[in-house]
Amino acid sequence: MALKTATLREVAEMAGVHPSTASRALNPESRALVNEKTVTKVLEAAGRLGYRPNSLARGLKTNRTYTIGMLLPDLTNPLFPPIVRGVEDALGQADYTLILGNTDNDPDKEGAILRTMLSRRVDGLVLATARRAAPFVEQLADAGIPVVLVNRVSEDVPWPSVSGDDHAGIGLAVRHLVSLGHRRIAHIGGPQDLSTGLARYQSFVAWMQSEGLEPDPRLIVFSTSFHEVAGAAATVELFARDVPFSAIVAANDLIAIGCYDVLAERQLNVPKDVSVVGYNDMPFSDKLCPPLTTIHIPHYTIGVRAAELALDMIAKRDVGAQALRLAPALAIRQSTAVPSA
Amino acid sequence: MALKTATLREVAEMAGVHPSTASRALNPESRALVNEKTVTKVLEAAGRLGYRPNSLARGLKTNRTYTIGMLLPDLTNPLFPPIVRGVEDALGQADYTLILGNTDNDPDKEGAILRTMLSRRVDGLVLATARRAAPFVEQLADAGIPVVLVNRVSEDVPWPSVSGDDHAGIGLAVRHLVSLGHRRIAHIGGPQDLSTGLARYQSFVAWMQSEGLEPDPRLIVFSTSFHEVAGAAATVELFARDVPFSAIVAANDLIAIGCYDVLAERQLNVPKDVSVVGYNDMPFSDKLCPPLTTIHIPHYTIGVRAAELALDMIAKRDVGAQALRLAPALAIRQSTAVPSA
DNA sequence: TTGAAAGCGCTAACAC
DNA sequence: GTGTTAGCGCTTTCAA
Repeated sequence: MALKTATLREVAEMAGVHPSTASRALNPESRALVNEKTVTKVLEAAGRLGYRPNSLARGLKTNRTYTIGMLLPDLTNPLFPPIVRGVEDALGQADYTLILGNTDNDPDKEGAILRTMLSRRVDGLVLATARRAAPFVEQLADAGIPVVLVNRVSEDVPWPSVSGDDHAGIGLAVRHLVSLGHRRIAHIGGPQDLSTGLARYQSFVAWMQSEGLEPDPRLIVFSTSFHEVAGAAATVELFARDVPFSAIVAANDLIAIGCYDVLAERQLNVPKDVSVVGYNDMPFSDKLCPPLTTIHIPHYTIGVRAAELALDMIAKRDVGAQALRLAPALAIRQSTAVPSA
Repeated sequence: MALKTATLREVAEMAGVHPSTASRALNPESRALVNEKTVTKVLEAAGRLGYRPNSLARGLKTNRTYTIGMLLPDLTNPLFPPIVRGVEDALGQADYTLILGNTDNDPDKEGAILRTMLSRRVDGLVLATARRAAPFVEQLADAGIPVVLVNRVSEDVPWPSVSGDDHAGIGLAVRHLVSLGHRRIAHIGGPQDLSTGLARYQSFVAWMQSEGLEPDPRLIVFSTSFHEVAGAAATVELFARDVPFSAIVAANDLIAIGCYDVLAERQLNVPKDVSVVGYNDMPFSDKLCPPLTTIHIPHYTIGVRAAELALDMIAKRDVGAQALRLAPALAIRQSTAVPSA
């Protein structure tokens, strides 16, 4: 029952050296400065006492915590686990630890979480929260703390970002449908105050035009959130407009599932009556009924890159405000086909 | 560019009081000891300086970090996000922060993560990692740190645990199939060195017997992991045994998906030819083809309870080694039906 | 190659 | 009600 964990001083005492010598012996970087035999003695003493360095004390002294914080809307959204794992894995390599905060897109929570993270003196921050207007942003810039944006392109902030290339991705979706012969293509957009929602909508319009199809505003509906129920509601609204269409580009897979639900209710077959394209290729989208044609985004890699950028910034390697956009890929499955009419 | 964040001493200086007074004023518990006007002055100074208490310094002094660590196999497994959110939400209420570690069921990683967590002086630990033999367990007991087990029942350790009631859950599955008229029921078990795998297998045998059906060992196959591919491999093995069956109880939903895949390959219809029951009711299991009949487990609540227990232990409220088993529920969907033969 | 001394930012007796 | 003092456990000059 070693209720109290051994301290550096105790290790030093046991090894018969001064605490500062023990410190040097224990630390790989300074180990070279100390006599080999002394190192052995210290290491042995540490082992016998089950010594675990107190990282609080170290952090207090060195002003580095080897911790980075990550804000995201909701871990439960299947989009995020792979990103988080990417971040964690890359961070773990460098002996960094991650702390997570779920904001639910709530500015108050966002502020509160950020406060505790700053209190904990995180060495850097990964912001995967998608709200476009973030009031605390200035504070962060003031704090001079490295920040990397995920799934959101920096607007007027000086930070780098990592995301999928939404413009290219929507292009894949639109051109896939066009090549199948679709002309009247609807878009169920995401919330326009989220940067992904806005970007995908704008890209949809741009790609339709570049394909020579004037996008019909009546075939564009915005979902109030990136979830199934909101997606279903938006689909209902789309039908209420009573304008014919043969395909839907959904702003994400969850919204696409909402489409599925409404389509099924109306006895409409996917893809015979209506083709549906999702976005993200979230886990199990290939197991849906029918398997969803969607845009694959390399989420894990996004996480890895974000962590690497954060680490670079912490190490004072200049990374600038680059916007890293990783290439999406079209995953053709069974929710798209040539139009029937 | 306030690169350096304000310190307590600076706040005190600005407010014209001693640091310890400022400390008392800033801390809700000790605030009462301080003159109201002084409190105002201090709070104002803190506000103007953008003061953020350094939690490292505080932790070093108070020996509490308001951090708890959680070990899990893989965040990417859809089982875990709801549990983690439950833990985080409950912890957040109490101003605690969570740090996460993915072990991939690798003992080395497990050890490494645990080491950093102890170095960080977490106030408590939630172990959602399922390996039955955990060598470091003694160390933890030695460290005298509160530990709560999730999805794993304490064998010979003195810690409380929270999990779904596997025995009851498998009972739900078996009795559902029996009530539909199935007699020859197969089981694709999970790895037997994971406590959930073992418990579900044992429960399967017990329930079959209590239903008056002698379980046929040839209809019991063990998957090498809780994932789709391993589940598919086990299903192939099951068919290789060439013993007829009309239903499968899978040890989890992912394995059930593996069954789906193999069944589809063999042109077998679910549920017409074979009924399948999953376990966990993971997200989107209701969107599978066909929607999966499965056992619902209250994952989020499991997380919440685990966090509450950890908090109780930290607060020295005695919780003993209770095994909290939350009630599962049968989610009947379209993968089960009366046997055809 | 090792020791001495100082201090990171905070809290908690204790004294006034 | 407020100030004084000491110290949590560590790293890091500086000196020997």
